[in-house]
Amino acid sequence: MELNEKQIQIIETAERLFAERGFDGTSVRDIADEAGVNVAMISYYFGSKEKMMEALFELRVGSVKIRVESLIKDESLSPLEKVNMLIDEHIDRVMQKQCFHKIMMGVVATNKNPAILKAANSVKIRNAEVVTELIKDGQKKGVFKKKIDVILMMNTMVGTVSQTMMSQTYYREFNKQQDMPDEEFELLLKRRLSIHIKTLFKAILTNEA
Amino acid sequence: MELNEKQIQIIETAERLFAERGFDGTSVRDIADEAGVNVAMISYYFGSKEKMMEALFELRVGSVKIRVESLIKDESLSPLEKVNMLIDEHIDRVMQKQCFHKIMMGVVATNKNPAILKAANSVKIRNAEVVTELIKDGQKKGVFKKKIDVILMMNTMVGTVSQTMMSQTYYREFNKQQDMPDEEFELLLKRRLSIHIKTLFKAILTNEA
Amino acid sequence: MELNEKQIQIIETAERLFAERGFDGTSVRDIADEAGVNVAMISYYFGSKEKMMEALFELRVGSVKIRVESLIKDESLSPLEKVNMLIDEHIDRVMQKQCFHKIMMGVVATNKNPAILKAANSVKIRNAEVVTELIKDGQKKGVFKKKIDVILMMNTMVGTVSQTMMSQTYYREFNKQQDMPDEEFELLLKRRLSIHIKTLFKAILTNEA
Amino acid sequence: MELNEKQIQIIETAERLFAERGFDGTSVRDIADEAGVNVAMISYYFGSKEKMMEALFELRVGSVKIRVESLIKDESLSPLEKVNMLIDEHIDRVMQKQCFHKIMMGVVATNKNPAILKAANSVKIRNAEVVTELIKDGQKKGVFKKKIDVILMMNTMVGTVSQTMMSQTYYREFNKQQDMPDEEFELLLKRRLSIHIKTLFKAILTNEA
DNA sequence: CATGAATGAGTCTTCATTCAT
DNA sequence: AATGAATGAAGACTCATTCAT
Repeated sequence: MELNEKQIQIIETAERLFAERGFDGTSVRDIADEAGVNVAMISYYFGSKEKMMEALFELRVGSVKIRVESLIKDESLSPLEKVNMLIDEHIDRVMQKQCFHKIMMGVVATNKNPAILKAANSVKIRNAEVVTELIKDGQKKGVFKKKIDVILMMNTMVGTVSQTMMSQTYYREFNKQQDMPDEEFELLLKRRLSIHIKTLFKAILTNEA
Repeated sequence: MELNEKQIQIIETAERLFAERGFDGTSVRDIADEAGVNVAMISYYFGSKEKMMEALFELRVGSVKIRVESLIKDESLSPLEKVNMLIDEHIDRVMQKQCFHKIMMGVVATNKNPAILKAANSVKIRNAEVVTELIKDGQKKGVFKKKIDVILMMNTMVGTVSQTMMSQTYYREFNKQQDMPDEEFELLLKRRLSIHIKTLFKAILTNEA
Repeated sequence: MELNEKQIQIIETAERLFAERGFDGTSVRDIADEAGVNVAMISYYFGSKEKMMEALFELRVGSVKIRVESLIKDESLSPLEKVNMLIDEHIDRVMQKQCFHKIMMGVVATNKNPAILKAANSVKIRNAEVVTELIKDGQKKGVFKKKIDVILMMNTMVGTVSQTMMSQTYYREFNKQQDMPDEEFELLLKRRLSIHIKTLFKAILTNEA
Repeated sequence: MELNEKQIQIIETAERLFAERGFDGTSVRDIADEAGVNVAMISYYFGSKEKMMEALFELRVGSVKIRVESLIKDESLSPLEKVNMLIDEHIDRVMQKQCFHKIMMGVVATNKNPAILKAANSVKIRNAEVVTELIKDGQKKGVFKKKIDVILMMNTMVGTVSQTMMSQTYYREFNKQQDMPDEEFELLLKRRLSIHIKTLFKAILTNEA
């Protein structure tokens, strides 16, 4: 689906509002008002509110698949390096599109939109398959342990990042870093998250201390 | 707040529906119909839909604080044992009240209800303080590492459990365990989660392999 | 209809609230709460909200008829003295039961309750008949003019008093008498109203300057 | 606020119904049905039922101020002529917009809508000020008495007209004029009211018989 | 192509009243 | 005799969507 400039503008406003108030908590009028367009435009451009949500999903998720797959295929990297890059990619993706990831948590929790649910699941399955292959490769090369629960490991990565993203204001308060500039704090947070998860994964994957 | 039998019945129906469809996605009529009561009863008993949500929150969260604090004070347990018990307690709590935890993810994501948000935050802060003390105790006794990011560690526990709970159907499919009885699968899942997170925490907290 | 103590208590609370918020703007729950009784009592004692209103009307109006008629029959008074006494009686009645008269203005404006409307009309007609007789008596005695529009005259009395009662706060402000004690101001107002209306009536009824 | 044709249509239906049944006694559905429009239109056009009432008030009162002030400034008229014109203007205004004036009596009685109450008060204050000036002018010119209670005088005018308007059916019955055509009766009533009030005012204002 | 006007269905809440106790 | 619990009906209002222009 090709999106023109105005459609992008609408969809990004919707993304922000959905993240702030939830899908059902946001009216198309809210979106139209904030985006500075006519109410009828949402139906006109996307068919319905639901369909707009699907368009948003497609826009944000579409690119992910390709990047992951190409990363995996890179022959110049060791299995552990690949895993670490996956972690950093995920952290970057979530932190860059925080609104979208907040929305997705809500969408996955409620079974409302089957189209999105199905698409989200297929992405997750594809990711799991790719990572499983990567793990198997590491095991064959003798750098990874034998028994590894890939799903739980992925859940730890995804869950930790989501949880941290959702409660970053609180993290900031707890660590007394309210005065730090936003960008600097985000960089710090991403670095710490990266080290944290890599440490966890190393403990799961390898026999090293 | 004392809740009578009918109020509990209504609140539990609401809990399930909120988990399935979200707060805004569930109408009071839906709840009343499923609970087999009159629509007006929600306002009659709780004052409003919002207030009912707060009553649900209070009902589910009220007991948590006390249990955590008493666990921590138990002198007969080592710091690591306490941490491990905390993990198991959390897993049990989430898996037993899956609906409620799904709802909470949605509530925390959207800033809708300030009363709940505030209460939820105070619970989180109290928990973090308690765990921090526990960690400090372990450090003083020389069994835990010096530098530990308590918040990230907690985020890993909470995030992993939530993520796993949310996607358990998918976990089942991936591991080809659809034929396993529900209860057996849940037990298996909890055991694996427990071992998984304890392993992670050991890697974070101690110097052992 | 005999009213017991509790019924009087309810009816007087209702009277105040109806005056403040209008009949439809006051809920039976409001009345019950303020009167400190159970909600069901209103239906229990009066049958319905509407019937309670009728009971209130009967309570307040019942006594009026007799007093007016006996006044008229008093042989020791001149026609003008009788008219003047009628004026003072009316002023006293309205100022003493301000709440009730506020309500009546609303009831008469809207055609809601036929029972009350009919009763109110019969009171008005009876009064007009009595006054007409009184006027005729004065005319026969040669102290009153020939052509007198009794209705318009009565409307002036009733209208002036109502209007003044309704806007007394404003009258007080305009005349800079906010510091005067309530009771003192009410006395002043009644005296001025009395003189004012008697002056008007004299101009209508007699040929004197 | 500019009102389009449909808004006027709705507002005039509402005016009639409010006069017949009171503000709280009239539902937006009643108004919509009688005006032949969709229920949602009331909120769509005016924001709320309350706001519609305010729009009605503004529509009816807006023009009054200017007319009164310009009348007062007319140098070619004597003070008494001005007072008499004020009386006729008031009678015409009330008799022409009977519904609106019925509503206003209810609104002023109950303290419900602060916006309208405030606006109504400011109109009344302005009118009193203008009339006061007019009276002072007459006193300076020696045609009016020294001691005049402007407020009570105005209350007599407003009260008499309102009272007569409200009970005109009864006036008709009493005078056996049911067979007279409506328009003829209204003219008669206005003429009589005019003479009646002018007589009263002359008695208050001047020393003539 | 884009939109202002309009709407039917749905929202939550409040209402006066009833009924079992 | 008196009431707490309960309810169907109605309340005002918001919603996503449609349609004529």
